[in-house]
Amino acid sequence: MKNTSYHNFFMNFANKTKLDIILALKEKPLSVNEISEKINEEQSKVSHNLKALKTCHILDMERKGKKRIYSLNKETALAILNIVEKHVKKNCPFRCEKCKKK
Amino acid sequence: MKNTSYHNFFMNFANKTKLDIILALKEKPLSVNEISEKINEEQSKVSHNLKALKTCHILDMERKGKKRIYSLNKETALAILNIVEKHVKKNCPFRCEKCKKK
DNA sequence: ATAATAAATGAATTGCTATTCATATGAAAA
DNA sequence: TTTTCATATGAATAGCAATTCATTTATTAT
Repeated sequence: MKNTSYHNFFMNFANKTKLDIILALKEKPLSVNEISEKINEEQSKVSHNLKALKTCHILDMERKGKKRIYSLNKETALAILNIVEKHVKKNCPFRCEKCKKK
Repeated sequence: MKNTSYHNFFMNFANKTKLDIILALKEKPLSVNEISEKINEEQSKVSHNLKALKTCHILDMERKGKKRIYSLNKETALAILNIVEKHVKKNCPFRCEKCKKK
């Protein structure tokens, strides 16, 4: 897969920082600094991760003065998250250790 | 995310070998060697990847003689794949280079 | 024009995931 | 009960992705 859109697409959900960003934007669009504060991560780290998310169209961006406001592509993101939640509820009722480890 | 079920869950779709396995099992259940031949990957590599997929309940396994038959959890896997296809069609109509690279 | 604020970028490095290779286990056939 | 077939497993390494840190770019206010 390496070098395909599938790989990049799923990496956006597999990485903690990226998923934190996605969850942070569920409620409403935010600027980079607002995201940074909300998820408690350094600005440049957030920016790098935003870029990947935006490249895959998981996020949209809109300039507003010197700020850049990022918003979630809910159609895709919420659909994906819903499936996982459903999957976990059905298949991992006890949150087994195996799942948590490796 | 590291150390959570979300991380592991999505890594199963982000990795080429694992996704190849998933796609190989869309049609029908297969033994390890059958998968190995179908996707043209070494047996131990396949086994390692099967383990991760099974741990996350993306696959089920059933013993049959000395063989082990793996089958796809279609409810989850197909749902996920459908969303991605839809997403790509809608957002990446030209399969832009950005998406393919990094 | 300059300073201040907001965010992006590049390069180096860290850290983790995936693969590889050798070996072990387990079931069935001879 | 030994061999063979099918698969799993462990440990070392290879190969990436993510983070960090310093710097740059862009916008607005003074």
